[in-house]
Amino acid sequence: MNDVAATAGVALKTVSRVVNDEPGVNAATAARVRQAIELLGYRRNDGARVLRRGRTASIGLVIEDVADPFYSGLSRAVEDIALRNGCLVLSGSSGEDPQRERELVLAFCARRVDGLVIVPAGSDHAYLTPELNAGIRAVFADRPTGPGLDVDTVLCDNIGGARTGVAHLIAHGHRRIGYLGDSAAIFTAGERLQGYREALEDADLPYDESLVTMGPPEHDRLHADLQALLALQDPPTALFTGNGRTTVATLRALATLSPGFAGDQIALVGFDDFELADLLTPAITVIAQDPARLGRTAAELLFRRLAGESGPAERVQIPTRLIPRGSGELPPRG
Amino acid sequence: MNDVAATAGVALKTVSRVVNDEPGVNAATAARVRQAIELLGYRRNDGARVLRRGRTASIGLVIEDVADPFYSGLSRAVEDIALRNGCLVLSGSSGEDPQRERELVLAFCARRVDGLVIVPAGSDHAYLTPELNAGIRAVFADRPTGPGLDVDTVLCDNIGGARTGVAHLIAHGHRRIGYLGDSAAIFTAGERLQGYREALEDADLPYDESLVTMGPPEHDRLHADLQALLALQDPPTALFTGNGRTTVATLRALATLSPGFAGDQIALVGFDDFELADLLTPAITVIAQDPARLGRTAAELLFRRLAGESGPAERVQIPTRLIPRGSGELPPRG
DNA sequence: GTGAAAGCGCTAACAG
DNA sequence: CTGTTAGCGCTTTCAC
Repeated sequence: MNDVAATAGVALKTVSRVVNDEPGVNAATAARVRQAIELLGYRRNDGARVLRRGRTASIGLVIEDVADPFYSGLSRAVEDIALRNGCLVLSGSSGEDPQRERELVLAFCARRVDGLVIVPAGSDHAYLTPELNAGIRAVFADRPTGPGLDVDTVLCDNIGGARTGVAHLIAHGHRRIGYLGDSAAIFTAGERLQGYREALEDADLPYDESLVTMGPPEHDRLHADLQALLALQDPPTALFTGNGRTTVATLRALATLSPGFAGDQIALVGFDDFELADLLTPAITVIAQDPARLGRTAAELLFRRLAGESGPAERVQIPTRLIPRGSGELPPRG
Repeated sequence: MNDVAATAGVALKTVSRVVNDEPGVNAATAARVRQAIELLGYRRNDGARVLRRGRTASIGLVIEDVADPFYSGLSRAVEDIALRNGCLVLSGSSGEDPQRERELVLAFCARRVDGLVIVPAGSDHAYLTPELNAGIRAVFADRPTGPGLDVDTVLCDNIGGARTGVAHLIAHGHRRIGYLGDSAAIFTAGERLQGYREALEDADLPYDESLVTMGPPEHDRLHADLQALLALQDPPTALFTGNGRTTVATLRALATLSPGFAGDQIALVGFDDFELADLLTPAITVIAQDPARLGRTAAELLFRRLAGESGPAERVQIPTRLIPRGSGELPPRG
């Protein structure tokens, strides 16, 4: 900027004014400055600008895994809102590792992001307290923080959604319904199990632990659990899967199990919609949430806070929607 | 940092030494400083650090759309490599808009990222020249830059992959093969069309323009084009689709066309693998590329450059792989 | 071992 | 309309 000023024969501050489109610069002077800028290939150093002004015009986004379609949809929405607010986004995947989540968040804070959108992997966020006190705003998305922290949170209706899905199966005559969920440590997995239990209760059906399995959404684990489930004396006639990854892994496991257990024999409702669910045979009935809306809502809430909105921490709930496609309407068999 | 120094009763520089784990600080002093840091909830301001040191330890990633599974896979790989190199990543989706690509790239440069991984939307990157001269390193991924710029580039084998896929259909007896590609302006779409043509040539089959349609991978467009294709006097018995989104949209369009044209009647090979391709009926034969490997390769190349590796711009090609699953092995019908 | 001074590139607050 | 001065929070250089 010094060089530009020298080249244009003006003071530093005038260059600053031109660069920032501040009013009060003679058109001729401005033109001369612009010429010098062009000539020297000058670009403002936003890092220095930030240092001086206080706000970095950037936010941090920590999710579980960008490669998961659910989170990539959420990411895109956050990005769009950020861009619309003139903000850049630093993003990182925690891979469900609380330690890595912490490192990412703290690294973002050290860069003095204005705010954070966090899909927490862990449940202890005490490490955030000093950052929040330092004025960094945070919004939790998809999962809440553990106790002790009072921050804005955007969740979907996990319990209600699961309850609706399981009730749908019950309405179609099923009495033995398996629940295949993600690892029990994950908030949403627990909530959805809760919804499953409530639906059973509503219908005066017993809760049978042997019909419930939780764990990472990996093929081998689901294959084994499914095999055990189907080998029960009184096997389930329907399945409820707890999230997109689990649904897909379950479908694949069903396909590799003996053909007699193929996907069109057992009813299935999955939590989360996913690409091509409608083109499978049978098409998969799902409880859809809207990851883009989740991301948008969280980001908008964050920017409202950054714009100065005060008040107690908000807790927003995004509704879910049952999409019947075939797999969830299959009658009990056996 | 001043406050910490005052609290600990030492000079500013000593705090700096402790914070950065520099040697030459008395253990007792260091402990006192750390206590003060704890007490005040102090965090180093990396922005200021960057300003002084020159390197920001961050890179920028510009892709077409994080919500597209292909790019989200690439993103995740870039993220992982960056994190391993102690770097944060600023990311943004261009949405296939050259203007937005430019804005994102320049915004990242203004933040003085050390390097960039770019999936270009446009073909004119003259705007990058000053940045490159200023020392920012860039690697192009998935698509090359236009002429005039000499930067590292990582591409997949578009021509070879398409050629293999179309040859596969020809080997299965098809003589009339439709090509459904993304918009002609997109580099990969053109390359893959080229591969399609070469495969026809290899087999001494004529190139028939009426079998080729290109445009955005949207349902309505593909529905219309497909309808026209199938209404031809001598309709194709097989289709080659130019990327993942197009394949999925084509499948959906086929499903909504009259049942007589259902997906199990016409052979299909798609460029790009996608989740659940193996569970459809028939399962979809694809030319798979490896988005994670593409991202990893690009990021590694970038970090090698940042580590000081010099030499002429590299051009790396990632191979593709034919995965026969059923849809590409259907015999001609009609 | 520790500290004082200078300055990274910019903008805020005034002065002319 | 334009310029001067101070300082954002840190690291670098050199002196103690």
